[in-house]
Amino acid sequence: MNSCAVTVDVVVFTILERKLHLLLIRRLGKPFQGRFALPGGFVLENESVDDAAVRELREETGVHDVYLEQLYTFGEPKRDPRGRVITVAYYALIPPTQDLRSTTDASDAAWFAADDLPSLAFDHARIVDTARTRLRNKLAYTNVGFELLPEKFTLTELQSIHEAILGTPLDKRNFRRQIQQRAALEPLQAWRNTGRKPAQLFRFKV
Amino acid sequence: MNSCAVTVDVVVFTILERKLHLLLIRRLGKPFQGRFALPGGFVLENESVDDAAVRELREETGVHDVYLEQLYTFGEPKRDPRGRVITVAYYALIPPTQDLRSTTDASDAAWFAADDLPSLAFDHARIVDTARTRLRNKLAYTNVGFELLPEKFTLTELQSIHEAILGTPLDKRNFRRQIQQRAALEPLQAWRNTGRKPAQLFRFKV
DNA sequence: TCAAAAGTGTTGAAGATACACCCATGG
DNA sequence: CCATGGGTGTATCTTCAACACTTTTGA
Repeated sequence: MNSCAVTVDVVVFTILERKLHLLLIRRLGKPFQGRFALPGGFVLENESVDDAAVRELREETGVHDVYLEQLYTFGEPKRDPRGRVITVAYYALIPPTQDLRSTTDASDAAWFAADDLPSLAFDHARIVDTARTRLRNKLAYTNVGFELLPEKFTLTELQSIHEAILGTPLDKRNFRRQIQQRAALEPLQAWRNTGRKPAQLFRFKV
Repeated sequence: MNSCAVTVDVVVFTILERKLHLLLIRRLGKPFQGRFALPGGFVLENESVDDAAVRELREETGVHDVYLEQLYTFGEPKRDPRGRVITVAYYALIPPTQDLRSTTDASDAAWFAADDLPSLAFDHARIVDTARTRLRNKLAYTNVGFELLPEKFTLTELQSIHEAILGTPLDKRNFRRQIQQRAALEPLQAWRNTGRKPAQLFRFKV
């Protein structure tokens, strides 16, 4: 029976300073030693591929309990110089609150602005491109943007997430009308005051 | 280095008698001996996963040079009773002209109406569901329907493909207006006469 | 009182939907 | 001449896009 190594790699998105960021780790071992790469690792014998993605994410970065979706499987024979490795790529969306953690097999887990990435190991640049495209498309017909926000948020924060992902400015009034039509937002009797006029907080209704 | 068997499976769609059909093969060996399954097989050492899908499709069914797109990767540990097998699923769209072929490791390749499938081996029923959903969604924003037609076709044929995939009847005038807006159809000076009033043939403009 | 972000409606254009009759052909 | 599928236009509704001013607060 023919056999290959199978890995998972996860593109972890968040929003920092109103810009789309993603999580990279610096490789300690060869190949691509010292280069940045997506968190990921080998699928174990008795776990599903989905479970492997959850586990690797937690082990390498400390991120857990987040939105995680399978992206695409990359299976070019030469994509890993060590030999035949097929990777199942995922992407995750996390609110800007979770703490990162470094472990022995992956140090320097850090956020990078999606528009200003360093050179990546393996074919990870291509995986990131695929993930960004998927995220952009998904935003148009789902409420996936909420996964990038804390439980309570202002409409301006929500809008700036959409703008960060789409890369274009949106009209404030049109955005508010549309998002409230499709997303069932619950206005809270709470306001965030960040210096200027306080902004009302909302919650995503279940 | 950890290691799993990796297969590809392909959901091959076509339209027969104005209904969505897909291609199944009867399994000769164990497990699920005698049951129907999707065409597929193991990924070889020196081919990409995409190439494996193309090769298996050709080997098992004779189908070649068709629209083929990666669908999803299924990696539950127990999905194959023989052991750990991860499968990368694809779907293909073929015009109703290609001849089928049977080989030694897969006999009885045959078309089944998508709404009237036999019980399938492994988790292939789930893969088929995933493929049908993807195809339905994709129809809304791409011209993927053309892949199911021969080079020259009538607008009624094109409409009936959309109806077969979506499962709902469409308005003839609205359909024609919309499809000609987004698809760049070239009307040909040729008509198909199937008994009644001849219908004009069209071609998908490159 | 000024700077900064919050909040709020209307209008026009484009796209989607609903709907019915005449035409050309083969039998 | 009749049965069958081919072919065509309009009116309405819904959705999307463009656009500017007032309000509240902290400094």
